Amino acid sequence: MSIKPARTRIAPSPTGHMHLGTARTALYDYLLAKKTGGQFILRIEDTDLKRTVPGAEQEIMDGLLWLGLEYDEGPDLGGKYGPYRQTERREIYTQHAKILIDSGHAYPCFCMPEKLEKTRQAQMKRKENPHYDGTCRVLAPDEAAKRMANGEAYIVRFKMPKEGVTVARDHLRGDIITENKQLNDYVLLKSDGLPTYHLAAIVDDHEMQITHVLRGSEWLGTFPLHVNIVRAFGWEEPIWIHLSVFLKPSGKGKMSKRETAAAIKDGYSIFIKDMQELGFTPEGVLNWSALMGWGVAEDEVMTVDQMIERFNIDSLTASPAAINFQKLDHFNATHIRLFTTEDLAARLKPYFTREGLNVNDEVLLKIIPLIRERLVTLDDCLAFGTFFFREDVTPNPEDLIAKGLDAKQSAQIAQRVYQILAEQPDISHERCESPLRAYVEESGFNVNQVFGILRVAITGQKVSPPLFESMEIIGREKCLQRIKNAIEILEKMFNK
RNA sequence: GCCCCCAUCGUCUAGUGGCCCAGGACGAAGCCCUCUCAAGGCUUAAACCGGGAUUCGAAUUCCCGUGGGGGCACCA
Repeated sequence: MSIKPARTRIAPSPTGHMHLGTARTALYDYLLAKKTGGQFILRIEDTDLKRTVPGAEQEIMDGLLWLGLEYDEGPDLGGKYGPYRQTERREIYTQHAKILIDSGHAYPCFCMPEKLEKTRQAQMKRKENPHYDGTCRVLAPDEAAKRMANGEAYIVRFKMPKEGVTVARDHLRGDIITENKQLNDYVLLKSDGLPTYHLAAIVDDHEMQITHVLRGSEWLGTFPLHVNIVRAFGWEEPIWIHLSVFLKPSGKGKMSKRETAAAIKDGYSIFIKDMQELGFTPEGVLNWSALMGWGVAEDEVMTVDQMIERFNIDSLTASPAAINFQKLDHFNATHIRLFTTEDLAARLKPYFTREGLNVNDEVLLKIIPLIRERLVTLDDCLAFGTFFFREDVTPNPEDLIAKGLDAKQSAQIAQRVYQILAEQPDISHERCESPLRAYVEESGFNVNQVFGILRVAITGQKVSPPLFESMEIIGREKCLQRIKNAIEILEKMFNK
């Protein structure tokens, strides 16, 4: 890889929620920039006024911030090559369109959209490829100039070479050769005066001195066009890297609205904002998405710093990758286990607070080692930790009855356990375990029965962190109270 | 319909002509550990899309099929 500092950019359109694909491209951009000591830039491609949605730009910036992919230049930060919002760069594009017209690489087109639509229909009917018929391409320059001067509405089209081939080099696929006759006279400047992607992206990437263009493979179709535009300007080309798309989990096609909705029902999403809310961590999401399209031989679990260390554009892959949410779970859980206790506590606290619980920081710190390896997503802490912060618990009466026993026997066990624990000077793990195990021995019941009743009594649930450690944290008073409560519940069951 | 891209276990991938009867990870199965659930340890099953060609030798190069994906807008 080149050791020259790379300038990379993520250039999303603010047309909807920020999704996984944007995040991964941004990650690679970021890794490449950091690896080479270069810069990573955010540019907002908002030239389609009709599709721009309010708030989308903010969501992108928030998403990048949450992921920790800090950009060096952007609409909110400014920078040497600004502005970084395309609607604010209008003049730059009109100037460049003019340069292309003057050099004979582009021309004004006065054709009306309705007329264009008609020819397109006719072409399709004749089973031809839909393409611009070239009416205005052959207009004499002075006539075109006259009509422009008369104030006639026009757009600007790129004058594609009709003959020969275009050789465009993608870093992952090598030379892509396209016959020029397959290419259209694409629109560069729209009637609202704003550029299309084709002009805007090419001009900006050059003006902003982008060295590596990482983008989705959906741009492969117009890639030859872009290369032709760069060459028409006489500019040096960046290194082009077209990243494969993400396929839905079945591997058949891109994520559609339907799959997206289905995923959310299962607690997954391809939208960054959702993932954050679903309890996924930036570390997990980044590690997971990094490895869809980037192959490392071993040691797949990486922090961002380790990724920077190991990143290499040569080891990116060109084939589409099916999304695998189980693997997201794995990476998320693994990174959670890597967090320091303090860090995890800080991330977990909001989940408890949101439930209206009064979180004692000391207790929170103590329960972390107990619940850490049980969390897949951060919000799982609720399932494992809520009972630590409640005054009392309300077990399901059925759950208090141990397997193979009835309510009366279970109550007897609870009684005895209460006595044993009440005799202890404190309720520490060391103190309580052996007398209880001794009771299990002599009583003839099994551990699961006895500890099961105790677990439900103390935690209110059948699945919980380790019992004795939990009791110690909850404290003697509360534990005894909860057992007493359980006994009452059981007694009510066989007395009625 | 036309154009382009891609093709290794179910999935993500390692592999750049011999180190590969193909390695890792997720998931699955089994065993161990165990107070539940996890985590952890060990083990197992699981792939080079098909056919030609080049070569002493091909998962790796080339061609043809097939399959999959993407694109054919005054959207990005």
